[in-house]
Amino acid sequence: MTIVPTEFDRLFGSLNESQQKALKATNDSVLQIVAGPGTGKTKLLVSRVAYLILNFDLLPSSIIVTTFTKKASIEMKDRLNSLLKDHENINFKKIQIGTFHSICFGYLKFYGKCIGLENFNIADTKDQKDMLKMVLQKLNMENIQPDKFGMRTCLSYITKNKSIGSHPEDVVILDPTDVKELQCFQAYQAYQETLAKNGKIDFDDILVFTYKLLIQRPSCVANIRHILVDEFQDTNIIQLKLIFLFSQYCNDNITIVGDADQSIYGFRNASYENFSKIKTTALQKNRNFMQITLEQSYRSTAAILQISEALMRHQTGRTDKLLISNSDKQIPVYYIDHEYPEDEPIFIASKIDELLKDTNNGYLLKDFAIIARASRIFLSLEKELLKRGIRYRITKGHSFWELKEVSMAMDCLQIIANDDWLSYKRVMEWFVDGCGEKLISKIENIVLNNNSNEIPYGYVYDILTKFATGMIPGMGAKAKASTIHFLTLIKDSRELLKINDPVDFFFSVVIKFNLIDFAMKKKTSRSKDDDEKRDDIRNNLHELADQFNSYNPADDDLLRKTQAEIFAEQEKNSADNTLFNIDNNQSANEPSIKSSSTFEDITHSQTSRVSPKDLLNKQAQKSPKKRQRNKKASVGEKPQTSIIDLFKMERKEGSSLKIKKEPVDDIVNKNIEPNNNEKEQPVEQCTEEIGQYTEHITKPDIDVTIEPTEVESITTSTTPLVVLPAITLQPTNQSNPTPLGICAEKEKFLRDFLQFIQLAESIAATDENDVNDPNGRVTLTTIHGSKGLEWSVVLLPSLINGIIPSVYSLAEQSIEKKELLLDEERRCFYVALTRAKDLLYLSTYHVSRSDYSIKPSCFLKEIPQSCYKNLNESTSNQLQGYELDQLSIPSAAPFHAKEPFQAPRVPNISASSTQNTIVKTEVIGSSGDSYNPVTGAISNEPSNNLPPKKKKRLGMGRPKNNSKLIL
DNA sequence: CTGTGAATCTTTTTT
DNA sequence: AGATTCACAG
Repeated sequence: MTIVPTEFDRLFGSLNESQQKALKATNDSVLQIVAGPGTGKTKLLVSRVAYLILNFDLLPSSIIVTTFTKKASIEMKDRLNSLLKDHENINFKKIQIGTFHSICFGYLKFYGKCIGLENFNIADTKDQKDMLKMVLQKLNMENIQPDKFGMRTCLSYITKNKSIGSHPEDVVILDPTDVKELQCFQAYQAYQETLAKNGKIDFDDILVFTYKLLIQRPSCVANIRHILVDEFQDTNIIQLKLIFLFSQYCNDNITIVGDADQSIYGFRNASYENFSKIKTTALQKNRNFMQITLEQSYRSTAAILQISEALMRHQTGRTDKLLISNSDKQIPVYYIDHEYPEDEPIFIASKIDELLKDTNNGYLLKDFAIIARASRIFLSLEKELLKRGIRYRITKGHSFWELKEVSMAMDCLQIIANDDWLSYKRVMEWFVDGCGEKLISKIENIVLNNNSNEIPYGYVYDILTKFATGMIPGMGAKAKASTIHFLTLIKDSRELLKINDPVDFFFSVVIKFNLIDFAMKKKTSRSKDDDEKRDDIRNNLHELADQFNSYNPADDDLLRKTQAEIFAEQEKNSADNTLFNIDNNQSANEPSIKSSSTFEDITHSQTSRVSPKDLLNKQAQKSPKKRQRNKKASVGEKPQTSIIDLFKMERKEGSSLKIKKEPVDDIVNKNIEPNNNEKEQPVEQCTEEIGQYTEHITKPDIDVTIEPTEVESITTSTTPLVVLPAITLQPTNQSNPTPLGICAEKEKFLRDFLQFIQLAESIAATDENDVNDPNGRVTLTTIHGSKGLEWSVVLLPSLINGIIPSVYSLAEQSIEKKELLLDEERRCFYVALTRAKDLLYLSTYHVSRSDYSIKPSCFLKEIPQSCYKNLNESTSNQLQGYELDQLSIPSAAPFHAKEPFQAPRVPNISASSTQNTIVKTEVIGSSGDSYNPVTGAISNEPSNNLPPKKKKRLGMGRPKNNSKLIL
């Protein structure tokens, strides 16, 4: 079918020449569209999808579109909807549109069993940190301590490997002499095992496992005819691999859209080199490769395009780019340098006021954006905006889900729904009286050494019951009583879940677990009084209840539903029976092998390869016993056991329950009085019992035994955690993956909700304010948060060294690395500049002190003065930037400086701060705080005994209390 | 061992 | 605003 010309014109007529060229490119090609800021890439992408369907007769279900954020995917769906609304025969809802992560997650949910992944949950950042910390404590390595620094290096090592698709068994050690790297690797192994134990995969794993799935069972994507990728410059290597894997059945029909200049996610291992890699790969595979550049900008004025291009000319190895503005507005870009940091918010706020009053241009609040490199800049701006009553919103304030009371409640739900050990750990710490660090690790030792691949549902509850009843010794009387209470609540809640509706259930959990009081204890902030804190907590819990209540699997999870339908349909017709029948000798006739091997060449081409296993063994030789353990754990040639291997083994063994369950289940049910259990057992008996018990559960009829003593001494430095051979705790019952059995409907609702939340970004940045604010609000956002958006007026505050470019890039020792980092900072700057349609204000300040000085960003020096109008001109000073090499680089941690920095001209705040009104406060540094604008460090001077300040958190659309119960 | 409160430190960017 | 650390009490 071809589209009739009139219809073509109606749908696509408004596209310009190069857009049409891209639109009409053959389906059978790798098409790369280079789309600078404001060149209408979303429009083109949406059109291209429609064109593929209409012109090449592609089924909607055969198309995948990946976007960078969930928000972008919603927008794309909307636009497709309105573009195709007259084509009722086309069910565009069948198109898989979503972020890489959410699309891949859908594949894993449905096809996960093909690689042995079943009933997995996503580990959030809290889970990740907890696990990594535990792992590092156990490994007790010299170079990687379980502190923040060690965690950070380790986590970035892990993410880095996962971003190229390397699980521990695939890792290539780059520098065998680098002890730190080796230790990171060990931690990675142990971390990955812990994840598997807890039945979790982390965010990065979603991609890695999908990668493995698509290699092992390529027929999953047999129906795919085209994949389109938005924001290609922010994809990483595993995503590039996935792009080719998704399109392996259709000769790599790929459309990618992006702009290397806007690649600002390098810290997340995004690689804009993917632009050249995709080209090389396409050519290697003898595919059609086409590149089209869009040059017409529909967003910014010529001045804005000019200044941003001038900046980017300083980028290393970049080809010049010319964007043509279609705006006829002759407005310059403005630059102003302030004498003091506190002048800046005043300038910005009054500029906004001024522009609002000028009715000629008709700007509304929503046309303004203040875009900063780091979110901490907003602190001072917020104060000034509040003072003047300028309504604003912060697009990504501290995530709702990270609030204490919210995460505490979520943990409770995780326990109730999934018996999740990581959540137990966190909740017991605050809920169970007499339960601290030591007791938890005692329990964890038993929980994790259950000799199974995974902690089965109900197992933790069981173990706790045994502890609480003294069947497993080691728990003090107070803790026992409290644990019993705790377990009873869980049990009751699980009952309630079955019969109550979601909100009732939720509030009963809040009440049962006394969440509000416990959350109160956790709020250490001095800036609010108790009533206020309690209000906040209540409001946030109500908000959570609303989220819970309004969660509608069918609507919210449209993608998931769509995918399930597509996949089910496909499997019905498929000749590939491997879904339930896993064969390790995977059929070699699939195209995957070729494509993936092509890729290996690209991804790790350099460096000598040393197998980490060899290195480990070399180390382990020092200790024969450890080595033996290591050896026993590995199977034949397979190196370390991965989650996949574990699952495979589980399947092969297919054995049944190996643990004799004690009939203690009922003990708690009978509601034992806590007092009955207070008799402590003599110490000797205890240790003996630990031995017996451990032996009891760890010594079923398999050939590896772990003596209790060994269990406790896993802390040796060179060995990875004990790799246990696989046995199955529960007979795998394919037809009923929900271990909860009867009445699973409501439990499923809760589980789905929890999973949905983990994939959802921060609470949808509530655009619902439209009703209250017909003019909208001023937007405060980070550069990263501003991606893909545009505003008429953009103000860029604090363009100073240490903020942009950030201290982290300036402090980098290695020259090459530093250059890379600075390039990325420059791209950040570029993204910020190109968000503006009409008016763009650049603002800096400078501070000179003996120990450090703050100067305008070195990037400003790169821009010719002719590119902007300097509002300081009258003050004669040449204030536009400094040579990079002249910089005094602020030390990474100037807050260690003996004398805290006193912002000049600090006015003493009047002692009349009252509780209920928003007081006229001076900006930063008021109330005697000393503030370092680069690091954001603030130190509170004891100052005059002011009453605690009230700070209303506006901006984030917080809850309306729809919920029924009043707490 | 655990619980508590005070003091101190942190804060680039996020799917 | 929360996490972490320390000292001290039970």
